[in-house]
Amino acid sequence: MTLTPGARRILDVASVLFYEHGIHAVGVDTIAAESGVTKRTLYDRFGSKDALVADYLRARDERWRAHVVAAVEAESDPVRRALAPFAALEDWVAEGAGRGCAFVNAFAELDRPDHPGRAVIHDEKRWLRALFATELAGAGVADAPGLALQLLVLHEGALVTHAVAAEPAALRAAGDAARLLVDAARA
Amino acid sequence: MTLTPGARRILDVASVLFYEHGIHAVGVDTIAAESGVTKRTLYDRFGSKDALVADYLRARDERWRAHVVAAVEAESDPVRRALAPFAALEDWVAEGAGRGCAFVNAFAELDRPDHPGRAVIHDEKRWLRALFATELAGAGVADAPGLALQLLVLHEGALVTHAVAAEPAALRAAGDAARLLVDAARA
DNA sequence: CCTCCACTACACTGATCTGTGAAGCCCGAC
DNA sequence: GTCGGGCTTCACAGATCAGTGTAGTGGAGG
Repeated sequence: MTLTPGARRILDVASVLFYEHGIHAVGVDTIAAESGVTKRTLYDRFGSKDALVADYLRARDERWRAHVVAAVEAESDPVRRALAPFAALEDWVAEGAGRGCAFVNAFAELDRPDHPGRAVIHDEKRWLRALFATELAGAGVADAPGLALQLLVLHEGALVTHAVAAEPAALRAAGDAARLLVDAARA
Repeated sequence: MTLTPGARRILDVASVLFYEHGIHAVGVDTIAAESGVTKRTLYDRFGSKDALVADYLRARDERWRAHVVAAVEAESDPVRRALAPFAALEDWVAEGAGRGCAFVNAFAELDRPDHPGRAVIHDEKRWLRALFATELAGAGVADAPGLALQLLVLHEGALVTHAVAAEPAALRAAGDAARLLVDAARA
């Protein structure tokens, strides 16, 4: 899994360009040129654009999960742990996620269900829902899976609304709503 | 605003193809061929692909607003009116919106802020939030604009989660959460 | 009859797309 | 000193991209 220096640069450049401009809008020639690498190297390392796209999503997924897990682990109070992903979202956006959720955006562009990136997208959402469910169960919520789905909906909506509606207050609003739902479920 | 027969067909075909496969993935040649029209006609009627994309979004926006307004007007109870867009979402999805929110998807592909479609997308989200705010105020909610933003987040999240996470229960979960938030705000 | 217009036919531009083939260079490891 | 691998160079394939120019057809309305 260790990438060669060239492959590392390609993946880094591709990640920025895919996220910022969309997948179809960025050609492999651009990625290669911007990485200071020939197109030959790109294909020798990744095999195809589709595979590179999947690797882009995998790499972003890894970073995102680490970010969320760190935010959860930093809390000890069960309720605060369950709501930590909403706090994590605020840092994440502040660090440059102004174009919304990369996975939602990729889903919009990858219409073929068998595209290698689709599985990564699907897994990312399932993972977050499962994390919510685990933490909610730990917080003594009765229907943890059901509430987890509601928190996932709020979470997705927060990032999307923040970007698409250009509404910075969406993140805080989602976090507040999530807290109210959790409190109601524990009462 | 009345379209010629050819233009009508082009717009109908483009709407399906753009929504189902994405904007960049569908070429004008395909749209023209599928409409049983020459590319010349397409350009004579719409001027450019960007303009056609904007018209696609405008047309979908119109249908969507009419659908939501009908759902709201069908209710008399103030709370049910405010929550009507969530019910409307279920019909909408059942009628074939399996690829998520067309506006969110388009946002993912249109990276240029000056693209003519971007204004349509932005307006659609602002409109729905304003509708929520109006109905919530009518239902006697104190901070109607604030709660309207939360309902918008739930609404966006519902459609996205339904499609991206392949989770049909997301719609109902969002509606339930919305009702709980509204009830809490009226207590 | 004549004019307008929606539309066809079709050839073409120039750019860009993903992906490949063949040759060779440099450097570290064995 | 030889071998492998990370990488370059560059030419090229074949398709598809958005968009245009020119000429002509057929029908509806004045």
